[in-house]
Amino acid sequence: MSLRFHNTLSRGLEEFVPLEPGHARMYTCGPTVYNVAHIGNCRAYVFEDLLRRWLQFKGYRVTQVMNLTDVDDKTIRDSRAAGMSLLDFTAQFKQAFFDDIRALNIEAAEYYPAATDHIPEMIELIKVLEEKGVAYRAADGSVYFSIAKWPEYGKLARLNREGMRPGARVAADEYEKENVADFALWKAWDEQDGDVAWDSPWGRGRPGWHIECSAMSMKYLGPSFDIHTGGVDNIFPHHEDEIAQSEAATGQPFATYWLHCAHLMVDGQKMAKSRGNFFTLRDILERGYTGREVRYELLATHYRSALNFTFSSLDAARAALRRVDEFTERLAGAAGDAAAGVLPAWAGEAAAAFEAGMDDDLNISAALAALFDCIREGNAALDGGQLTAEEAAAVRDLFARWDAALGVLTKPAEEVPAEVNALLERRQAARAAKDWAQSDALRDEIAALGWMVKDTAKGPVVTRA
RNA sequence: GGCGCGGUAGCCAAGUGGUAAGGCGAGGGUCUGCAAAAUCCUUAUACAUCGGUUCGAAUCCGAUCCGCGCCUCCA
Repeated sequence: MSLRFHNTLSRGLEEFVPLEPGHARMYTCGPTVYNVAHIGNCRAYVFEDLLRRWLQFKGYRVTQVMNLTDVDDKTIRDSRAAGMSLLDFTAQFKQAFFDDIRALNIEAAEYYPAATDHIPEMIELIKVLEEKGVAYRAADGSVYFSIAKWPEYGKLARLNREGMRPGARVAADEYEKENVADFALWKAWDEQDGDVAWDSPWGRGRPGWHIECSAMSMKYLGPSFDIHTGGVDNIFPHHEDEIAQSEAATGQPFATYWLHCAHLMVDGQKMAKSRGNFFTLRDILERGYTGREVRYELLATHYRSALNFTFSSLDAARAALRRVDEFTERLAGAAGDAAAGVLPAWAGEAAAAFEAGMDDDLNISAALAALFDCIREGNAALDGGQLTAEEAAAVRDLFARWDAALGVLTKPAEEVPAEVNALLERRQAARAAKDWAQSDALRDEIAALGWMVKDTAKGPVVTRA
């Protein structure tokens, strides 16, 4: 079956056909580096990573661009409050962002352009828009995009202007705009900007929020590319504005497919910095959960469904991963050094179901169902001694292929402290002597160090509790 | 007010016309010196409500109730 995605432009499923055969080009809206990302932000990055990995699974070469927004109202406001330069202030959160995506096993994109490194490109783009007559300069020196000159405005968000409530959110300093929905391409310097300003044909100032994504996507992906993603809250105004200014400037279609992921919720409400109801990845890690467990939790719900975050669901994620780990370890033991043979029928069926599920707009639930079916069948076969080493190796390789797409099946290696190993050896000696009291006491000591002993046919194994 | 999404067993969650995947939890068996872990099996008459279309509806249509999101900070 063909690969299909839900396109926000059409609100329906469409077969994925890249502009350039065999090559998928995608632009994924990245973080505004004024703070540490919360796990709602992380959900978007995990979704984009799954998309990227699935495209690769399907054989596409992927070129992904993720921008770093390091100049906007909030970065300026907070850097000044911190008494730091914009560059120094945002650098620490860029670092935090890369730490987070590493903890979540997110593959690196090909490009991570920062807005402040692309001011000339943005200025050039705004000049083009001005020449084409869709931008105008306001009295204060700011430059705005005129939606009145762009009839297609609203095609992504499908907003009708009559129903729009012009309201409190229209800032007082934007009264120069011809239309309330016009958006800034270039913002003239004002006092609150401090020393953050660049020279431009329109005087000192800084770029508007949306222009960076247009300028940087064009630079790294060309005027037209395949996939643009972000959270649903970016549909309007951010992505709508990107389309308007990009297509007005180039006269060519911008992105073919628009994929948006739904929000992460807490207690039934959207997780957002402005609401103060957020957890950062660090918060979760400090509670003893691993990045892998968080990744599973964020991954296991379809990207277009709201995901209500709870710690009990993280516990469920941990239990599910334990089942995966137990199986892959059994499998490795059964496979030994054997070369991969033919997949057993049940594994072949699971492989087909997994791929069909993922091809259907990344239906992760169907894919995971196939995976767990495979685990159940595989365990039963292992219990019955019905799995040859060659078959076990083939199933092991299947899991490796799946994990290239999921990035969550491989258990990170655990370093067992020498102290624990020493206790384990003494316990084995006690067990050999059938000194159960001593054996149990040693098990308690190991448990006190945070490790769990499991006696298997091949000897004891310890895992972190 | 405009636009849109969703309500499936104890919890999470697939499934867009033919009588309901999967995960967690729970119960039982196996394994074990005992455990733990694991594994196998079982589990529950689960499709918000009311109408309609149809031989047949979780699935299509209408209405209602409830929850959530967007409407220029937002992933």
